[in-house]
Amino acid sequence: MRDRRSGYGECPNEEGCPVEYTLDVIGGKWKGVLLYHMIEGPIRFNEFRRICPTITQRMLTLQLRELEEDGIVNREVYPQVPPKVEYSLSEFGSTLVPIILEMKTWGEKHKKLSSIAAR
Amino acid sequence: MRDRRSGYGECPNEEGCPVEYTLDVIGGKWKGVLLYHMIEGPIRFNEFRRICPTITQRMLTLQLRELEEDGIVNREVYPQVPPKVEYSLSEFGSTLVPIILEMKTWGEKHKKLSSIAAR
DNA sequence: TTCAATAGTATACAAATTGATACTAGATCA
DNA sequence: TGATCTAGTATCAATTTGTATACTATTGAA
Repeated sequence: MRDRRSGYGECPNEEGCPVEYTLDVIGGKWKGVLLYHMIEGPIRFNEFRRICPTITQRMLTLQLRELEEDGIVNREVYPQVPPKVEYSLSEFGSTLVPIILEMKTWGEKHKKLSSIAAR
Repeated sequence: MRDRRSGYGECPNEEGCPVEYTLDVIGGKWKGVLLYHMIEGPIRFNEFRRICPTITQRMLTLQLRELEEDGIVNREVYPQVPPKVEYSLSEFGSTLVPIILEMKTWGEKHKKLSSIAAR
C-alpha cells in the first residue's frame, strides 16, 4: 500500500480510516524501529546497522528512503571521506513520537512479562 | 517475523528492542486497523469486510487467527445458521488500546491536512 | 602498499506475505 | 426450486521482504 494514489487515497467508501492512513506511513516492516532510534537525535547509517543487526543494508536503505520521501526523516550528507550521513526526525516526523513511545512502553512492559512466563 | 522462536526471541545481542517486540505482535498489515474497529465492542467477520472493503477474506482470516493465537482477541462462535462469529479484544488486547488511539489521533489530524494540501 | 572504514548501489535469488478467485454448508426467503 | 446469507477454505499468482555477494570512492593508518 505504498502508492497512495492506488491504495488508500482512491477508496471512496467513507472518509477513510485514520488508523489505516497512519499505517500507510509507518507500517513498513522496520519503520517503527528506525523512528524509535531517531528519537534521541541524529543517527548514522552504520549505527542503525549496529543497533539492529538483523536488518540488512538493502532493507535499511529502502525503509529510510521511504521515510525520507514521506517527509518524516531528514537526510544530511557531510562531504567527508569516509562518508558521513545522518538521519534525523523532521518536524513532521516528530509528530509521530507519541505513537512510537506508546509502542516502547508497551513493549517494555510485556517483553518483561513474557520472559518471566517463559521460565 | 511471526515465529518468535526464530525471529526476535533468539537474537541475544542486547536485551531486545521494545518497539521491535511490539511490532512483532501488532505489525501485521491489517492488525492495527482490526484492533481499532474492535475498540467499540465485539464485531462480526462480515462487519469487518464491510468496514474495510479492501481487505480480502483470506487476509482477514489470517490476521484474526494470529491475533487470537497471541491472546489479543477473543473469538466467540454462536452455533447458528447462518453462522455468527464475534471478535473482541481480550483483556490483554485492551492494553494495546493506547497505541491504537495514538494512531487514530495522528491519522485524523494528518489525513485532514493532506487532503487540504492536495487541492 | 595494502587494509579498514563509510554509505551506499547492483544483481540475483529465496522466502514470506499478500491478493484474486472460486468454492463450501445449511437454513431461510421468494 | 433457486437465490441469499454467513464464515470461512483452497488454490494459485503477484508482490514484498530478506539473503548473499560483489562493487564503488577516498582517506588514513599499519
